[in-house]
Amino acid sequence: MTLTHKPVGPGSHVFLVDGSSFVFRAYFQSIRQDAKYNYRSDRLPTGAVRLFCTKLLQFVREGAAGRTPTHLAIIFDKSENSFRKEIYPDYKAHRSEPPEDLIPQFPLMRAAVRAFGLTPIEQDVYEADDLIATYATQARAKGADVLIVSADKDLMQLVDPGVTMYDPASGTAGTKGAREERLIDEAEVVDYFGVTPDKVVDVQALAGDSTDNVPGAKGVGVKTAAQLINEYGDLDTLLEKAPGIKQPKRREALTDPEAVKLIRLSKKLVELVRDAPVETKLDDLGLHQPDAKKLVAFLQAMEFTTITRRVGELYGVDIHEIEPDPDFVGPAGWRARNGEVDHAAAPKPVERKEPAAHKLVADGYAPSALAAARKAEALASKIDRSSYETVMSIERLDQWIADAFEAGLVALDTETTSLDPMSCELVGVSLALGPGRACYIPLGHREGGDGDLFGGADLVAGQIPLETAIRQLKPLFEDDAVLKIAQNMKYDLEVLSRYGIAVGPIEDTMLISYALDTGRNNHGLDELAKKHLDHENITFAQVAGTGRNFIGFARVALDKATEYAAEDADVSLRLWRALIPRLPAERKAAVYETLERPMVETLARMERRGITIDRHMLSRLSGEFAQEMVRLEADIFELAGESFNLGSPKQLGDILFGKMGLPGAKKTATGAWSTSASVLEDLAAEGNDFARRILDWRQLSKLKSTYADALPGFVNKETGRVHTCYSLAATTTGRLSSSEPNLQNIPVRNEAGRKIRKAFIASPGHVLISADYSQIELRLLAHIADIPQLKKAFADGIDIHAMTASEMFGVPVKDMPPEVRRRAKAINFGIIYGISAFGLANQLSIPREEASAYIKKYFERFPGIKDYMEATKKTVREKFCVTTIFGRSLHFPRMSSANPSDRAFYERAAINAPIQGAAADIIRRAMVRMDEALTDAGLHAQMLLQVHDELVFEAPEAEAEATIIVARRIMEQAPLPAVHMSVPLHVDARAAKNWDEAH
DNA sequence: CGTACTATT
DNA sequence: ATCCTAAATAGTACGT
Repeated sequence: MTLTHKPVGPGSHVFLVDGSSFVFRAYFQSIRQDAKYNYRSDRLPTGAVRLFCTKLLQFVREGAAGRTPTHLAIIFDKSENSFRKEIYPDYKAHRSEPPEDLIPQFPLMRAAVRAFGLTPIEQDVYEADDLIATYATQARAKGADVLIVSADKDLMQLVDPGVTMYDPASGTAGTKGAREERLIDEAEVVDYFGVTPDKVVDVQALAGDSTDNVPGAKGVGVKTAAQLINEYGDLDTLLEKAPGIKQPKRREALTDPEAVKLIRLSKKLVELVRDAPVETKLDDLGLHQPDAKKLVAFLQAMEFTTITRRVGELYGVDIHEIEPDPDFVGPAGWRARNGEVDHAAAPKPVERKEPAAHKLVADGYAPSALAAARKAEALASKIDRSSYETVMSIERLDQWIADAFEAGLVALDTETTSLDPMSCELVGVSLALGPGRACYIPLGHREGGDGDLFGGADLVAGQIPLETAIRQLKPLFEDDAVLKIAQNMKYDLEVLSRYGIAVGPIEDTMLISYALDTGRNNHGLDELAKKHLDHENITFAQVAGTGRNFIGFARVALDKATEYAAEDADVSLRLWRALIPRLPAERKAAVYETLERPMVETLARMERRGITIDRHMLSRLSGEFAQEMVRLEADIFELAGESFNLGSPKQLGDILFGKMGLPGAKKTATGAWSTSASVLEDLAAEGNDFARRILDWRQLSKLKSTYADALPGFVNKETGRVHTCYSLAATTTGRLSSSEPNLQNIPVRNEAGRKIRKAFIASPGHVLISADYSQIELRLLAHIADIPQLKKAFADGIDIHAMTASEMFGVPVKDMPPEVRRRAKAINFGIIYGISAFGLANQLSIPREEASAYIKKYFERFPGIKDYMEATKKTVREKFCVTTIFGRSLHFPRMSSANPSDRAFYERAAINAPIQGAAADIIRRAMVRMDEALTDAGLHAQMLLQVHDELVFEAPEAEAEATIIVARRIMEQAPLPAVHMSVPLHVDARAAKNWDEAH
């Protein structure tokens, strides 16, 4: 046993690592990765051990949270015979068995700890948490700093000014709700438990803990418990004074002798032992250099490659000279050491054929090896902004262009006067030909100051004339033999096309990232640079200012502008090099090349075309809405007996539930009265006119401000049309999003709203054509989950909701009451969203029990749906990822959350994602093919808008019918040849003078 | 700048 | 036992 005696004292950093929580985390992370990394050649599962070792090495070498340890203990739970089981046999009774593949890895983890020259700490009777508590207490007494590495909230009771918890990152940072690594100090504890660390056990005693099966008090959760403890000071006082509590249920829960016994027992269960008789002395946890040869021998035996190499480098030993540790080689070896588990049953590593490599991947490399090599390369090279050139002469420009032709690829970035590609002016262009080899060509920079009153400021002297630069760059940017790389190429494409350059062929790093990492992180350049290159970009705000200090890019000094602009091109190029090998390695090359990259040109064309709106009609509507609002407002103030700001939910809530004392009050997340439509609808349904009028006013207010008044502001001065901006990489499912303005939420559901839609019109001599997929998500569900009745109904063209109702309620489709069909329709939609009885009950305004019965019935009639849902949940739990039938992967890193309701949320999202995502894939396929199909048919129609399952075209009146035929064919055949659906797709299409009538 | 609300699929 | 409760977005107004 290797122990180093190093007295703990002031200045010592004691790391106490909760080994069990690490082991599980390592395991769940490992199963997200390709199976081939998770088994040794003899099928011994080692994936979790590998990640465990990686993390351990990191702790030993670099520490965590900015500290390096002087003392380090990896502490495990030994077995089942905790003293807590003695005093409460049901303690942790609900714990399920660890995953089969993890079991043989437990002893290997301990072996790994020893290989690192440390002693795995574990003891009978006491759990890891007790040992951590004991060491932490001892270390504090000696004046040392303690860092507890764990995600377990039970340890929060130990936090004090010298004891910090550190929760290492789980999941990928960046996306909504992802758990990032974090330090937990007293403030964090107060945040979580609502009380200071010394009161945490009292709160836990009351709230109980479902995962450990600690009973707590009935009807009391963390929130209530914290409130009680804060009110009464501590648990004893609370229980003493409980008979005086007003709420009967709560009083009962805190006074009943049996209940009180359980609460006191709960406290014993959650309170950690701080004076356990530890077998290893604190002073003996001192950290020292491991025996590198022994460590390497162990890692060799595990057949790890990367970490073995790294250890060899770090400790300066030649790994090739070291034989694998015979104790751990082969089944005989590890079985003899570790007993009994039979690993013959372990699944075989998946053997897949490598797909044809991406055309840009050099021959002779296994793509995954190249991906790893590129990643290492990306992380190794530092970015040096001082090497960037500011191109001020035509000679230098021509040299860069010649070099770009030579290189065969160039990353580019355009700098402009605004973010709107349809109205901005070009300020400069940057190019990158290799890592660190980048330049900036300023073209439209202007002198500081405000310029004279009648025109802009003068151009900065010495810049190449814009027309000259465009003329020189055009052949390069249009040359088929030179690949053009950019981050968000759609923007550059649109800007440059306004200057007469049709850029191509293209690559887009934002979209490569989206194809690889949807849901794992966002895809902005700065975030990708940080993630993949470990590099902090200069931000736009840093060079151009913000708020009233904003000067616009044209006024940025040339040296600053060069650093910023050339860096963007340089970073984009480096990202491309780092990410491109991952496409074939992770089987996403086809997704990128068929569903992402071609959309850039397609959408750029649509955005440039724009759509005409009738501003006069909107202006008239605005007036009408205003008049009606004034009338409603007068009624509302009279009923309220006072005037107030109707647009303020706060003031409205006070009137409704404070002053008027109306029933049915609900609270929002922040504890304010909710005045949401569902609350007001409930009131209105009971005949409350006040609520009805507020709802009417709200609707008009929304239509007026968001649409009637705002849309005309988006009309482009030059084109006279509205040009939305589509984002290809914004959603977690593959859908597009639309902004400035959002043309994907133009009203359609009621009469007043449809008037807005009527203002979207065709230009003279043309019509608008709207073509939308009918029930595409239900059709996809029928196909994916393989539901015979649904498939047959779609094949026969039967009303799907009526069919569902008929199956469920035994009512014939003919003469079905509308209400019955409506319920079936709600259920069908609910299914797609990951139904709950609560949600369905809400939707249909029926009791939850009834909703529950419907769902049960539905699953009985369509058992395949239940199977699909369960299978999807299983997949996302194991892989943190689901995949559409077109191969698009959607990631849910936060499925690792410790919060069960969070996980339930992500499970529902995961049920919906392959359906919504496949629908998004299908319409993308149609869009990519559409322009060429229309041209081939000799038609002049143009695609203008996409609204998830709908495409809007503008076509010459005479070509309306022919256009509809082509559009329908392309849309209905879109899945082919990649996917042969077992359900037909159906597209409805219509032509009219405005969008409302075409829809 | 965060919260509440509402428009669409 | 408790929490939350049907998926995905973008825009506006209020109020700190």
